[in-house]
Amino acid sequence: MAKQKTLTLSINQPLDLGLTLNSGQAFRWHKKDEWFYGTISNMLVGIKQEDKYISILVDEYLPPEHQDTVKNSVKTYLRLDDDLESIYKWISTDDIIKQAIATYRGLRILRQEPWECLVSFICSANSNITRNSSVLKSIAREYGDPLSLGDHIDYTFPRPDRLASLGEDPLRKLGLGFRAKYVASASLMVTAGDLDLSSLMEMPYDEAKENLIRLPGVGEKVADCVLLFSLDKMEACPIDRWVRRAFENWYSIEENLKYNALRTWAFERWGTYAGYAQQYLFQQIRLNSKTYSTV
DNA sequence: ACCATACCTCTCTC
DNA sequence: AGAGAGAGGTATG
Repeated sequence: MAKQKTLTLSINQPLDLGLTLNSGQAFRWHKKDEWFYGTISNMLVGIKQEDKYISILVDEYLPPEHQDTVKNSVKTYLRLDDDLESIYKWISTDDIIKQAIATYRGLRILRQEPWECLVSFICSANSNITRNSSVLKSIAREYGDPLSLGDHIDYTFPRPDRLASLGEDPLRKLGLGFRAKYVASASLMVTAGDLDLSSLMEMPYDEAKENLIRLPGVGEKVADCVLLFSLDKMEACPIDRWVRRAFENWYSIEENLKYNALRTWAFERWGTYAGYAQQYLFQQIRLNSKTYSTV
């Protein structure tokens, strides 16, 4: 078993690592003995939150000159460049959201790798977090490249051309159901260059979204997830059943409004940080209803 | 342009 | 225990 060493990354930002990695943004993190294991920039790392810093577990033989690269990758992934206190002030428009912020302080939006993020949310359609998590782990286990860290094994997420070469059936066997054909076909389009994911980061929100929606299995909601969780579009505000319910129950928003009416409402209220507001409300209403059902 | 319905099948619940 | 409902939506008619 290969040895490991620990890097230290100091933080001066609110952070609740466990909450952030389990908030339904990313689906492949695995917790073991206080460490969260997963891949960042195609590298397997362990991450653990200490008091004022983050410990990062890496291979013992990681060259010293790469240590800063790893730290920066983690920093980028956790969006430690976001000034959360300012964002809190910005979105604290009412008592509802103030309470959500107080309860889930340190919940951050992630900056994920766009391709995996895209597939993750195509697969999330009419599914649930538990199931989606198992589907994405299966895709990586079957078709990604193995990585090891100590006695830990994980996998890179397969690139578009790899998934494109599979076709629909192998994906169905992994439990994707009707989403298999969307992933297969989106993979083909990305491989063919019909959509250049890396170019979306520089486009304005609307333009990037139009481009994403051209892919099969990508509608308004999935596009907004990809824009928010991987493409730096913090005004993207994915509205799923939960967030819709939160708007209706807590903000007296009329029922059955169309997606874009809700999104416009959210943007008028929270502006360029609507995505952050959405994440806190999502967390609040999802965990609230969980407690109700178990009582 | 809108609106209802089907879609795979896994998970959780009663 | 085993069936039944519901699941972070999208495509289609």
